[in-house]
Amino acid sequence: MMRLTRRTEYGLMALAWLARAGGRFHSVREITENLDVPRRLLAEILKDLSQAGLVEAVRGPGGGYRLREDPGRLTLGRIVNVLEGPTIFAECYQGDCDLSPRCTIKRGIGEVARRLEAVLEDFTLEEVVHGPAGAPAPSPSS
Amino acid sequence: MMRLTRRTEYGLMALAWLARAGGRFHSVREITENLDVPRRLLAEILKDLSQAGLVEAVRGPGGGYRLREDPGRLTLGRIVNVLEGPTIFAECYQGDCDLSPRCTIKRGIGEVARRLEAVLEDFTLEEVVHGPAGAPAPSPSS
DNA sequence: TAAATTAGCACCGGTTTGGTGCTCTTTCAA
DNA sequence: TTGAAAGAGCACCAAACCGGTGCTAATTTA
Ligand code: SF4
Ligand code: SF4
Repeated sequence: MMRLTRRTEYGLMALAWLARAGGRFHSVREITENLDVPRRLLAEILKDLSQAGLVEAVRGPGGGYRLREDPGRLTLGRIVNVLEGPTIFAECYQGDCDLSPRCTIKRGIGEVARRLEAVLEDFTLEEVVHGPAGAPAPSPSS
Repeated sequence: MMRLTRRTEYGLMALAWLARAGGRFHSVREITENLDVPRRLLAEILKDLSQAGLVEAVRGPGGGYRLREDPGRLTLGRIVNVLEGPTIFAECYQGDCDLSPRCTIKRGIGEVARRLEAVLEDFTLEEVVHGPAGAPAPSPSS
């Protein structure tokens, strides 16, 4: 209910870390050593982000992941969309709901969904990294 | 993930119906006959709404439920809060999360959560009933 | 070749969710 | 005072979802 899954939070942490680390490719091992999240799980998450084109992947020694876009251009909406699927607030807004014909709140709910989505689309990874009003974030210990 | 549960949607439909029906008390039977949602389940939901003080309940013949407040004063935020619990978007925002100390996105996420909550708090039951810009809602066939 | 790394996929245990059954209590009206 | 119409309470169930892991490829570099 209206709560991010762990997957998404781990993914966001990794993306935020990558945003600060920048530059070269960083392996899952390196990331998890800094973030202390379950390694195998984060690997799965980053794979998804890679398939969605949000990060770039390179295999083999020296390989790893790298942001494909500018953190200021990557919206929270897109990230959540990849990690949790497209349905926000109500099914009928994107896909289709079986009780859609009989549903009396559909219209109103659609409006709410749009507003919520707008909020998510308004935040960028950069803002998530830096926190509200440029609060100092701990520098990566790489 | 970011999607309302069925419970909440059923609850909203019932509340919306009650808002339009208004006046006297309406039994679960009467409501479900108009809305076509699982009877026993809606009973459970309305019980919760009653305990939370959003609706008024009277037992016995002629009894049922009735809105306790003006639909224009009842926010979507409060309803969702009752039906799905208080955690919006992230645990650390209200309760506490075990990885809160090590979490790097906490601050940014908190800001997002506030914005999302504000949207929910901005919509009232009345707006859900009437839809965007006063779209005509089908009148209850009572 | 050997090692480092991502990709793919199946699996598992625990929780949540949608939904139902059954009994008890309250209230009204005949 | 009795019976029926309601809600209240609570236990229960099956299916879906979620966090997390194991194992085996495929790819790349040295
Ligand atoms: S049609 Fe109604 S019940 Fe179905 S997803 Fe939309 S709002 Fe929810
Ligand atoms: S501390 Fe981090 S991981 Fe925990 S709920 Fe808050 S944002 Fe999510």
